[in-house]
Amino acid sequence: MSTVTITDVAKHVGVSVATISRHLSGFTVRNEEKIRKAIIELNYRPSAAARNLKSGRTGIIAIVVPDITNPFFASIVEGAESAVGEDRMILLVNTGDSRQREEKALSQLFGRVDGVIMAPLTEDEEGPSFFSQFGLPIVFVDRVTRDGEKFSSALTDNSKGASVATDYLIALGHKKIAMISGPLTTTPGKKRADGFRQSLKKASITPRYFIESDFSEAGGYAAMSALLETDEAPTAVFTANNLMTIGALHALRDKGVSVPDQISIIGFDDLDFAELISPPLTVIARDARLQGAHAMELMIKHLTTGASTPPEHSMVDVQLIERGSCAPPRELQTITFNKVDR
Amino acid sequence: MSTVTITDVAKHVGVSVATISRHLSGFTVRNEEKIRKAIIELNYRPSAAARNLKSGRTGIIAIVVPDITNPFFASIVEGAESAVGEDRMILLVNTGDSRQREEKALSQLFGRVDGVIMAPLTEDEEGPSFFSQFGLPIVFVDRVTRDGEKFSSALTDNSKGASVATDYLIALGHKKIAMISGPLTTTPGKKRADGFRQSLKKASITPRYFIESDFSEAGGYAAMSALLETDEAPTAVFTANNLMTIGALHALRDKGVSVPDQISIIGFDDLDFAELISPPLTVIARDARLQGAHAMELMIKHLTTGASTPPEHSMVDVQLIERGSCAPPRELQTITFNKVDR
DNA sequence: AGGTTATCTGCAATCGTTACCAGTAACGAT
DNA sequence: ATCGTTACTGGTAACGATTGCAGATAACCT
Repeated sequence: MSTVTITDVAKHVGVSVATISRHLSGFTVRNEEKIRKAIIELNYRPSAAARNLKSGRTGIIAIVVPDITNPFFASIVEGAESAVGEDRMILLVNTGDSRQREEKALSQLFGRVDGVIMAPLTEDEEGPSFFSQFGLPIVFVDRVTRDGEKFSSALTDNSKGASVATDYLIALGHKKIAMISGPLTTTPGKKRADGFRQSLKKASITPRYFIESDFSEAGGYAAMSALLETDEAPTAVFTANNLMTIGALHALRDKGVSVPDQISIIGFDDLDFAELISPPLTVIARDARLQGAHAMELMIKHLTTGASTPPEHSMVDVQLIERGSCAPPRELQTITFNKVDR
Repeated sequence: MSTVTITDVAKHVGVSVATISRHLSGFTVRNEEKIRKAIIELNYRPSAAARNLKSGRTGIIAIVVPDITNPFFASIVEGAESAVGEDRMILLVNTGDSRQREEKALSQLFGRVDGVIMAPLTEDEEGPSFFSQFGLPIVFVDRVTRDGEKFSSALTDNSKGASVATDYLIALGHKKIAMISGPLTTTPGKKRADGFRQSLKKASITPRYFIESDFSEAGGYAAMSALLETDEAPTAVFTANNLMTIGALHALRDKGVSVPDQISIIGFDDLDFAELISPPLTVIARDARLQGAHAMELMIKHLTTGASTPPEHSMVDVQLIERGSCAPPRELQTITFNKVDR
């Protein structure tokens, strides 16, 4: 069995356990060479558990996301992972959009990790601040809670992104512009809706088509279907995230609506196959990997400088990527859609 | 501070710490009600570290994947997560296709987790068996190492999937069939190549177009580009995984090759936007979520029944999903592709 | 009532580290 | 020779839980 402890190493070398411990933590000791040899020879591995118990540190940072199969969150995780460094690891928690699981996770995480990077389900929860009462650092990524200012965060310029998208549609000449929005209880949901509304207002267009959906593919499908059923369907639509964009595209396809001839569509967040669909999809993109990396950097900074430092907020920029899914409207004729069952 | 320990609870109730501990581990004790109340009142949370140290268990299962941004692995993780149960958590390690990181991860994982579910980078590594020498259970998912039989595994019927794909192309009348393969050092890479070759052999077609690539989008792009450069280009191509399929489609698009008129394409693993690209992509699909769940179930079984039980192997089935990217070949005229720089 | 289980209890040792404390040796400065 | 400084060292008490042991109590049977 591999129960070789620090004591065994100490005995083998002929020094005290304290010396071995010191060597392990990077101090210079007298018999460096002999110790190093003994460790390899005995195949000694320090017990993480004992270390944690004594030092209070675990070397693990949790990252809590709603849905890991969403490529956006996968990229966030990858970015965080890339910035985690040599002697720390990532503990992933996938809450599956369930508030209950999120809360359970938070309580289970307690004591197992040095900090939590999280994308909270909604803004109106007090889990995180409750959590941080016990001295556990929190960094928000992509989303914050109501008291988000108190914690560091790595966000993106959501309202700007939404404005850019909307302005773009307006510039093309669209007036009947719809938004398939995410839940207004989430940061990106709210901010993107804000940006959309602001742009419309600036252009003196009264918002007529606004559907609050749920950031899911099914939600996007349903919303787009509903939009197509309206008497006077919109000529352009802005979908607030990648999954809903996919859903909306499915709906358009099923109803036989051609893009961008009959309807223009622009999505928030790029998709790695955006060029492959026809027409290639125009989107608002941002660097999710970078965002994840920022979150991790903020966490590590917090961890190393101590809890006293004030929270910091990073913001990654958004970018319009013009491809082919948007065009000027064809208001000339009234368009009727042929309705097809899915 | 939240340093309320088991001793505090014991004092508060007026019993010994042993009693509290037993209550916590599910035994029936006399003052159940009072203890429960005290725990809530004091907001006591058992120290994971102390527990680990004493019991040797951590309640954490690691899952090691090469690339979390690959939707397939994301689904694996999601499936595993869904089967993990109440009192265990998942520790995700993303090795980023680096052998070095994989090895480091394995050594860091030691002592921090109760078991490791992993998709090894290549078949010829001894990391896992070395790892399991120390009594840490390993379950393979999607891929195995050379000595894979010794461990439980949750795989898919790779060679069958490849055969089904190839047979399908053959049945459509194709003779010049290419495969863009994954690395033959990986389980899915090898098995899928095997299936492909077997089907060709059965149909007495000598394999002419076979490119070993790397399961990445860039690799798929390069491979498809190379294929299109050959004097007598294939009329159909089977891409061995989702990412390479995307890459190949990009290449086809860039060269202006029309699918399936000029070339048919079938991929291994479905993509959630497969219906959206034109033509909709025909694929070999499998339930990755289920596969991940199986892996977790095998791990939990191993953990609860003890190390004595023999390894088990689960296999999820594959399924051909016909959409529109395959058609009979147009051998009549010689096709020349117009070459376009990307 | 007496004996036999069955169930619960507290004591205390233990898990493998870390960090505090005091001690020692070496060395140059006074 | 004495002193202060520097640079290590070993002993040992924690950290906060779990668990084997033996004793106590209650429950059950004859």
